[in-house]
Amino acid sequence: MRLSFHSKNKAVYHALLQSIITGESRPGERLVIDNLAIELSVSHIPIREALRQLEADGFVTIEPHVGATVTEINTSLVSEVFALLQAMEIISSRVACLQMSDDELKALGDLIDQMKSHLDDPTRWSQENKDLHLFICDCAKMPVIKKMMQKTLDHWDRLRLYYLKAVFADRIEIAQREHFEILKAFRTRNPNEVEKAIQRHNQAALAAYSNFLGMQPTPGVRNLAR
Amino acid sequence: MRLSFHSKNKAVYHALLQSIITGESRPGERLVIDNLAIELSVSHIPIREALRQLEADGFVTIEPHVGATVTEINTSLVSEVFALLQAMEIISSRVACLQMSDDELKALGDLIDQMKSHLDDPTRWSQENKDLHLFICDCAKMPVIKKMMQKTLDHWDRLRLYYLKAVFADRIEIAQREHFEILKAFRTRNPNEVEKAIQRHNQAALAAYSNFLGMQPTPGVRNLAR
DNA sequence: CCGATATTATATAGGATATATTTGTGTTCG
DNA sequence: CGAACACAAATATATCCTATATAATATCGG
Repeated sequence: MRLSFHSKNKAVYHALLQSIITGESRPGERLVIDNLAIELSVSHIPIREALRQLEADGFVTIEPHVGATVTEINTSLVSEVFALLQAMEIISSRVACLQMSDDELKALGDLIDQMKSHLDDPTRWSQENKDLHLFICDCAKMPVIKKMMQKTLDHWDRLRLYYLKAVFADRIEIAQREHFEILKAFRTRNPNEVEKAIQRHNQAALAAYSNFLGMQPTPGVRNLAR
Repeated sequence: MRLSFHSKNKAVYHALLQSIITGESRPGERLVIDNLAIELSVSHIPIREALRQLEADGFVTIEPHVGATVTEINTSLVSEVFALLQAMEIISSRVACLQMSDDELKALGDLIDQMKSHLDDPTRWSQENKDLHLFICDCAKMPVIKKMMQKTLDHWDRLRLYYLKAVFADRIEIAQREHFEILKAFRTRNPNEVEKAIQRHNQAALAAYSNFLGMQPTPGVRNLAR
């Protein structure tokens, strides 16, 4: 865990967040202010602020007068976070496909093209996948959803790295193809087509993940079927 | 603005949040740490932590080395927050209607019944409306979505009190009837029926709000049409 | 003698205060 | 008009004190 920003608050926040997402700090692990202060060579103030922010984001759980721990996770969160992401993707993409400029549409295609070069680098592909979704939020001019999506994608990353590392790597190639389908739908500038393409994409992903986890997809969290 | 909790951090957080939601603290208003510390009779420590939390929640905007301000709002946020809420309602309700016990279903009916007594008290009806949605998240056992919904409902409250106070009061009676329709759909335990009822409800609401604001609903943020 | 309850000890969170440094902004002066 | 400067406020540290939860220990009744 190292600092790299130049406000200590942000530095601590990102150091802790990264540590939690990657699993370096395990779920349930105690985060003792004094220890962190020593480890990161800052006073307890930036630590406390960062912990409060992380609590608001759901990555840390603070029990009053007891302390902070890394928020626990379980496989049922996979469905929840997945459903949330899908909802936000659909909302932003529906609006974006109608509102985005031709230049933005081209940029979207470029982003997806670039990802094709990183099919064997899950970390990088995943990062660019995030950038992709956030870019769509920009095109839709939906800053609130963008911010929320950013954090939800971080939650997703944590779950993915904890539970789904193997299956995710296997799915990248398929996901890449599905992204091209979504791009094609964007080019029609028809929100319903875009939604359908995203549904198909996520339907496939959730099926793969649920199968890997050996659990049924939560009933009601449907993707395509209606 | 008064404190009432028994940790100063929580007290400050809720005092500021309430002040922002109600509009007592206006959008763009500066939140100077020292002033707040004096006003609320606490040191700057709980203030800073609360501001960081509120920043994470999107109610406060902090510019590094400049300070915190109440996050600005505009009418386009209405569509965004509305779309988010609708998405979360649909997700949680689809799952809840399949998973909830008969007792919970009855409790849901009771909640809606109770609200009928407060059609003339928008503040109270609105609070119970929030409780209703959060209860559904409980039934669906979706804690992450619940937490997110809670905060999004707070954003909604702020927008509503700022832009939509009048039209909201007028809509309560209709909304109450629509809630009964949603309840009926829950009783069928058919997620698609529930989703349709929620779509109809929100379709009507968004139409009324957009009309009141004299703007077209954001294209793509559809409710029913597909 | 043993189990349940009361007490105490300890670690750590929560909070206050004083102080120093950094940064952005606005103002004054050349 | 631009640069130097002054000021306000955020950022950060250190130290001190209090409050609380948890665990260890002691006490008491059966």
